[in-house]
Amino acid sequence: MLRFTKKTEYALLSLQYIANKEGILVPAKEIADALGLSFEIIAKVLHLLGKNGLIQSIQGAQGGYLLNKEPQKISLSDVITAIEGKPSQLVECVSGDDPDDTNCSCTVYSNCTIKDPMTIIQKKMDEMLQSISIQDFLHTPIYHTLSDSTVTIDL
Amino acid sequence: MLRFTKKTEYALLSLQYIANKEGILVPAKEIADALGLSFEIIAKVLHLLGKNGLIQSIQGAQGGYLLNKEPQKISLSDVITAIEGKPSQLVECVSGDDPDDTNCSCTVYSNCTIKDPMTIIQKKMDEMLQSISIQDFLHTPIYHTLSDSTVTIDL
DNA sequence: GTAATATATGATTATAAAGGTCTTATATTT
DNA sequence: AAATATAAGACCTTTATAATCATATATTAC
Repeated sequence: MLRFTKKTEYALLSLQYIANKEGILVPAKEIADALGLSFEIIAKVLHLLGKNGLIQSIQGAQGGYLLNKEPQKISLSDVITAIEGKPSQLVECVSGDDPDDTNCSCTVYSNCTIKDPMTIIQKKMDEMLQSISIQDFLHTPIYHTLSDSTVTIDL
Repeated sequence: MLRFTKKTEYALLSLQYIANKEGILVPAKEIADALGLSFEIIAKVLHLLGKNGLIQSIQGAQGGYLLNKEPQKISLSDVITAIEGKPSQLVECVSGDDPDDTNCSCTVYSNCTIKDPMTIIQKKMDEMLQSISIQDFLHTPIYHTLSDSTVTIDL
């Protein structure tokens, strides 16, 4: 509950990795190896990011991925929406596409009694997620070491 | 993902209901009926809230629950911690009790490269959850009608 | 043109979390 | 003692998450 999914975590790690390569094409396998994760799962995450315009994919030999926008223009909210297929929703009835509160917890009354405060909380949450960008994930001390290292990983 | 659990929703609805009764003892059954939910699930939620000091339980005939603190002193963060058994955690490695990043997504490097930014995001999140209280769930237009109604519900 | 490299995508499976019910025990009042 | 109410754990079902497997498609290099 109130937890990022692993896919979102992998997306952030991947975007951080790609961003630190600054324009160099990065293949999915390189990212997977660098993070110690399976190629398949990283490929799937990258595909979703590409499909939603956050990164650009170049197919074929010597292909790979690169950022499609500047790091500060890719928000955490963008990443979540790309990976999950829809924006974050703290409760069902806040979606907006549920005018009759059909999905509300309270099933007796026609109107949900926590919808209004929930909408406010959701808005605060959205603002926070939009205020954070991939830029905020760069230049952490440890990462500089990593981005200077070669693709070869010692296991 | 990034969603409140149903139990948390039920807890907020219950606390809102109890708060609006202002000091009158409210049995679990009344709340369950009012919300159209099963007695068992509401009883379980109320028990957790009581165990964690957010509400007070009076056993026996004519017993029930009442708030243990003023509505503005019960934060959303308190409710989540009471229901889930621990505070909200966006990612595993932010918990603090994982110094070696054992639970991090990135399994190769000894230190997680997104731990620092994640810790900042977690902190922002915590601040938000602490800034919201049960008071913010009171006095919504629809609720006034409900709190004046009797326990008898027409189904 | 063919082989190699790389992404694209759906199907499948396993595991974990969430949600809910059932049952029994305990406490208090009338 | 009966009625009312909470306390608490065991159990089951459903849903979401996580990961793998398999195959198709695209592009480059030779």
